[in-house]
Amino acid sequence: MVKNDKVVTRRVIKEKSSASFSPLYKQIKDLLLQSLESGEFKAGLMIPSEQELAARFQVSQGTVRKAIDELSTENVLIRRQGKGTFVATHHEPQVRYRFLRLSTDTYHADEKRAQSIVLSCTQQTPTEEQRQLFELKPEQFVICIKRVMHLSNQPTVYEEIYVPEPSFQHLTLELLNTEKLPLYSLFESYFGVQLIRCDEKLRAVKAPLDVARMLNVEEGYPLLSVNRIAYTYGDKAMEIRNGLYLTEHYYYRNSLN
Amino acid sequence: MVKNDKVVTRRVIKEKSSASFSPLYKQIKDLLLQSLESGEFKAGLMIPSEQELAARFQVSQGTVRKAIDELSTENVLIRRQGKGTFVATHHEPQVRYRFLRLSTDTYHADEKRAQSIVLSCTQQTPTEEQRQLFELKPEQFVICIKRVMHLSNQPTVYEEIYVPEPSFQHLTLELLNTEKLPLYSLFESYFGVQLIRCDEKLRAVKAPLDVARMLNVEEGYPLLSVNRIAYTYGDKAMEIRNGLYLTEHYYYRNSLN
DNA sequence: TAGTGGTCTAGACCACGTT
DNA sequence: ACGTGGTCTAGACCACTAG
Repeated sequence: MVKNDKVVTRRVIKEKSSASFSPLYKQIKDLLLQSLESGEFKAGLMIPSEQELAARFQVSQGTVRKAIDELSTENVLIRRQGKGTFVATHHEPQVRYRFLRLSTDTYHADEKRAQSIVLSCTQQTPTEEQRQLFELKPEQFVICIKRVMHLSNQPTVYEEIYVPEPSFQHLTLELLNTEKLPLYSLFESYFGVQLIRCDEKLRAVKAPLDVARMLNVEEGYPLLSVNRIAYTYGDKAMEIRNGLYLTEHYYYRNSLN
Repeated sequence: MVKNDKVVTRRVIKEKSSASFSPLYKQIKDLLLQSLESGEFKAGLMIPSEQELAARFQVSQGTVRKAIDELSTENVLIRRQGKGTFVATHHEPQVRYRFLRLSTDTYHADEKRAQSIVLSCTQQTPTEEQRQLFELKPEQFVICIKRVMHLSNQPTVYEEIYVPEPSFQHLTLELLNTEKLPLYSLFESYFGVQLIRCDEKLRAVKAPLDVARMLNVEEGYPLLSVNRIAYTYGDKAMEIRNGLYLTEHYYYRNSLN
């Protein structure tokens, strides 16, 4: 079985009654996140067993367990009874398109029905907002991808995607056209960037003329505007995505509690 | 301290290795949900302590704890260290409007800035979809509420709300106009109906003429259509709400992971 | 059969809020 | 000082997967 198992000894602070007290399992969680961030634990592979981690960190299995529990509910790690605990990856069919919430009443916009056409991939000077979010230095750039996504052979989504150039060197139109992977899978494989969480802002807007033409609707037709900021480990923003969704046959589904 | 503390002894099945095995803590969770559904545990009040429940159900505190953990992450119960565990209520400011996801970049659409004007409250024959969702008998009705909600003194949301009449007898326009409570607080106080979860379907649509006038926009202006089904304990649908949001100054925010 | 995560226990002690 | 939830431990056993 392929797995992550480099042995590193770390020290855990067991002090109590300090000023700002952090429970042990939170410290373990942070250590695990560091291992993910540093690349010690690689996407798709198994991390050391709970017993092993308990021994490494000198805590009980229950404490490791609670740390993994949280990372598991955050979809950062995936537990598989009888097999082990694995680093979540965008390659698996179940999590592909997990951030695309377009559905019909009968099916989800999944891999089989989704097909994307990249229109352009250019290097640009970032806006002030982009520079701050990506923590870019004055002379650094962003890469902008424009594309149209077809669902059930209907043009349904137009997107403008921005990523920080320093983390995505050699991201080109050729690569995007060669690798017919979902974008987040490609980010993972080629750039080692794992997007694990995102915030979205939704509005209803009038279709601008150029987008209207691409989606086969008249100018001014209502589209769902989805502005997304996607984050990797450590709450670092790694992608800004402005999408316009045609919601005639699909809707954006959401569950609240 | 006011609390829920009627003593009821229940028997817990501790069998293992059965056909479809359900862990003890899941059984405890179901028992707690039954107590909530039956009204034994009342909204806003404290439930028995973990120790008490452990004794009642003849299991360890850890097992009760895990059951409460799940109900707590589902926002059904709320833990307060040093005080106790409480039944979530829509009366508290923190959870008021917790299902209304309209924000600006600076603030959330909270109580202080929200004001709703009820236009009508009528009894209607349900549609086939409504009849099925609410499990209504042929001769039973739904109540339909139409209202406009103002945010920051601007008409922003138009809603048509449907609830099953048998569970909401004597819900009248007078009551809605008298009690200036958020709707879900009113449902809780007057009808003992706790809405704890909902599913939403979002689309961008053209404003119909009548709604356009109410929201001070021209006919056909893009609005965010939000179709919600809200559920109480036991996944029973208790409300259908079709909203049209003007997203000029506010947006619908969402977090995915 | 061995190894993994999943459940359950009993007990100790800590942090927090109230009395 | 007391009662609540919160953390941590050590150990036992169960359920699932794979060789």
